[in-house]
Amino acid sequence: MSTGFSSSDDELVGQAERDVQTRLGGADVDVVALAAVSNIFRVANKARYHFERTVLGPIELSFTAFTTLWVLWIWGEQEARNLAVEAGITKGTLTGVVTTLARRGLVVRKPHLTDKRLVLIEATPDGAILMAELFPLFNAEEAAITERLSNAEKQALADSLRTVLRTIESL
Amino acid sequence: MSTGFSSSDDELVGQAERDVQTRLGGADVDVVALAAVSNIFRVANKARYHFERTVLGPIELSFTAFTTLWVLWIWGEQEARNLAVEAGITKGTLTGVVTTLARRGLVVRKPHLTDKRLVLIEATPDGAILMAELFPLFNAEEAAITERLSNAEKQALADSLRTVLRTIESL
DNA sequence: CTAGAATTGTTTGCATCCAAACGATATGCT
DNA sequence: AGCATATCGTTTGGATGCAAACAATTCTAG
Repeated sequence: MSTGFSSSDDELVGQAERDVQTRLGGADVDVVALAAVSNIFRVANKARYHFERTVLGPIELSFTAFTTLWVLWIWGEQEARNLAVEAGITKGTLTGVVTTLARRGLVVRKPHLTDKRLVLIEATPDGAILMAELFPLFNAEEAAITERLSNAEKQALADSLRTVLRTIESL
Repeated sequence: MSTGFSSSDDELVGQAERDVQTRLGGADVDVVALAAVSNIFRVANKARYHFERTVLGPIELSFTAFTTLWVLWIWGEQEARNLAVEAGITKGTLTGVVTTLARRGLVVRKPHLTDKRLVLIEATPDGAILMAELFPLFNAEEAAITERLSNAEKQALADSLRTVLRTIESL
């Protein structure tokens, strides 16, 4: 039986939060913030793993590679520096991801016309075709994991997360 | 100027979601689910990076190593298989993380008394002291990044995330 | 009892992931 | 013009991270 951290049972999670207070002497713990933030990480971990196994697994694409290709598919050709920011990874990591995607013929690197420091990255036709097939499956899975939330709850969830995002950026 | 995916500006994010519909022919996209789920990943990424730079960076502890040590600190000695589940990583990854933590004297491996297949992992006194110093800083940062949400909103955020967690587990 | 099946932690191979150093290029200040 | 500074993508080194193979141990069916 679980000790509670990984469980989604409310009572066990609540017990976990009380255990933290006990360990810290019962005071000075923002339990609500702890619950909100730790659940963000828990869900992100689990959802990422779920997507990699269900939708991305058969096509042998990592979550990060999918995100990178998705950005190129939606907004077209990007400078590497921008692409790294949009995909939420560092430029060093992007180099490896783009190399992996290029090896599979899903993206291509192109030189910038005027600034030789820059590298432009673009999805190939094959990359676009793959995304056109893959994204509906991905989105259907997004709908599936949120199906127990009402539309208003999903909206509120997205809004609260956007607020947290803004707060982190201002810190 | 950003194309919008990494931005927390509502209007740009909204534009991103409309671009997806355009790319897909304008139908069959669950935009609300897309917004909710993609924001979970965005916030988790950004928050993790934020914690690693502010709280965990000076002590040279990765987010995963911190989580692992935190579980041991709150609930005590754990079998490796449980610890991996609680920390949200595979057992193979745990082997490396425990080795790293053990090298720094924060945890120890102990044999199980009756089942020789099992390995017990326990935080050392040094590990416990470190967590007692570190967790308040960590929790303060959790409070900081959620400070613009009301208590009710934080509660609702945690509740919705728990619902998503349960849904994924039932899929 | 005992051979096959199941379980556990480790190892291996490969792909991220970040920080920092690096070479190439571009900019800015004088 | 010219030299310090800044910016960009890549490389390097170390730590995750997963899947799959593995050896050791335990369980189980007959």
